[in-house]
Amino acid sequence: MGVERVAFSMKDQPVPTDCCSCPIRDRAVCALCDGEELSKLDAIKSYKTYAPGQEIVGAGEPWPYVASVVTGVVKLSKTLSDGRRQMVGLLFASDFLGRAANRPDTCDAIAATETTLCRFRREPFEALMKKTPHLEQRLLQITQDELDAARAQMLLLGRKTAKERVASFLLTLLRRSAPAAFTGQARIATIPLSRDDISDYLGLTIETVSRRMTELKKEGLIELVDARTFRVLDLQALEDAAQENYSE
Amino acid sequence: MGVERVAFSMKDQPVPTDCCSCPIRDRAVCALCDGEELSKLDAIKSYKTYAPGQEIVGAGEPWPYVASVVTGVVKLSKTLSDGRRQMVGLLFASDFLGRAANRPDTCDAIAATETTLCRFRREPFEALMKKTPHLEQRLLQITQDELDAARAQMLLLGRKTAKERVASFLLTLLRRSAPAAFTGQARIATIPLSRDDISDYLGLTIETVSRRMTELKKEGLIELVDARTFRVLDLQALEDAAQENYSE
DNA sequence: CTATAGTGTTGACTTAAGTCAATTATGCCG
DNA sequence: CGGCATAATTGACTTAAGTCAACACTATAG
Repeated sequence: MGVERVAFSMKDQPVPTDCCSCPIRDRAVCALCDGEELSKLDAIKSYKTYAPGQEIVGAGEPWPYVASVVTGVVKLSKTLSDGRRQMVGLLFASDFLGRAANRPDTCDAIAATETTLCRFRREPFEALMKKTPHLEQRLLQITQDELDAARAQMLLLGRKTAKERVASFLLTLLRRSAPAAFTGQARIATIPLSRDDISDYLGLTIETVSRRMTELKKEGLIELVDARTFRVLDLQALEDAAQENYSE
Repeated sequence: MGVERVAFSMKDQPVPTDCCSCPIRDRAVCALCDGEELSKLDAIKSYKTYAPGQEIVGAGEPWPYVASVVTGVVKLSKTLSDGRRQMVGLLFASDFLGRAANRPDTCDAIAATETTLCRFRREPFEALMKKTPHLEQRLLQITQDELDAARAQMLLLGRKTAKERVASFLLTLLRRSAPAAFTGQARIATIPLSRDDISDYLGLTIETVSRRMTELKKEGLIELVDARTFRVLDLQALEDAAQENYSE
């Protein structure tokens, strides 16, 4: 019931967030901006909240914005003409959505959970970027981080087994959606995606995701509190299962 | 013999290229720079040529440079602890190598063919970037293009069949290493990678690459002049086979 | 307290790609 | 020119993941 109430209020109010109290102020595209720069951004921004499953922008469609994810999770996916889908990005709070250049993005962006974006109108944003090195510097960092993540995912998609992919995915969630839990004792996180979405993300089928998840559970590496919540029982073993020991 | 002579001279001379006659002047990281900016870059640059198979920088190693590829092809790959390898990037002339931020790259970079880099010392390059918006703007564009390419490759690795991957790869070569051939009648290109490298790139095995290549040949879509050279006989059919009809 | 629809899990079987092994080019160097 | 090493192809068989189908949760509505 508490959850319902929060969801309700987020959906109906236009999110009265100002930059000072913004939860992503220190990591978003505006992270390096000073007060003056921030007020220029403020003039071209608007918040918008999307329901789970709601399309933010379709592949190839023009979109007159770029945006930061304030809360929620956004899926970026590509689709082949016969319907095969592959998620090519998963955006969490502070991640950036939309190309600065006017080239249309060939992915569609869909809200996975209820999501609030801080949108900037594209044209003035691009103009502002030319005059504001802080903005461009930060966007470059963010884009390079995205590229690193994309390359890690290429290794996963090209070479990891189904079990390794599922284990890697759970570790990603722990790191990205519950950073505190990763080092702390809790090691519990919610899964913001359906099994269908997870299979799109991992290049697998629903059935295989389900089977390998059950396997990790039976082996005692994780516990499934419910279908959308997991707890890590043996972090070291999960990292081993994911082939994410960077200890060569 | 002509080829040998050229290779010889490239290997032994320090490549007396100046920016004015540089073949990648209009597309590399320096593309937007004016004469003054170019001369500042000139002060911190050096050319270096690598032999095929030579390591440029290993995963995790520090490298005091960033660089543009002037000629040749560079492989970026990741390796799991048990030896499984996945190529996560293939750099052609004008592509950029190295992160501007000091974060160590977790890929190794290896010259696929004889390759000449235009290297900039990292520290002064970064300092220069802060004072030269042109440089940062262009690097952002390049990084975004890399990200687009990485995402297209994620679709390939996650969802395409072996045959589709091979067809896509040949089309990529046609576009990137012989742009003229793509629109013109020639439609012939050399494959700058061994079968082993191709399988690393496509997330397949050598044997599967070989079999699907033979299949495309038997179906009359391509002709293999030799193992490293192919000609496209039916471009439309090859694009269909690659699932690269963007004609929704 | 059932129905019902959606989501997730499990089982039986198929298949595309991987593995292992043999064979055939392709160079390369004396 | 011929033998040797490497690279590429082809063949026979195995396996991990996909497919199709049944079943089991969960949650909301009547």
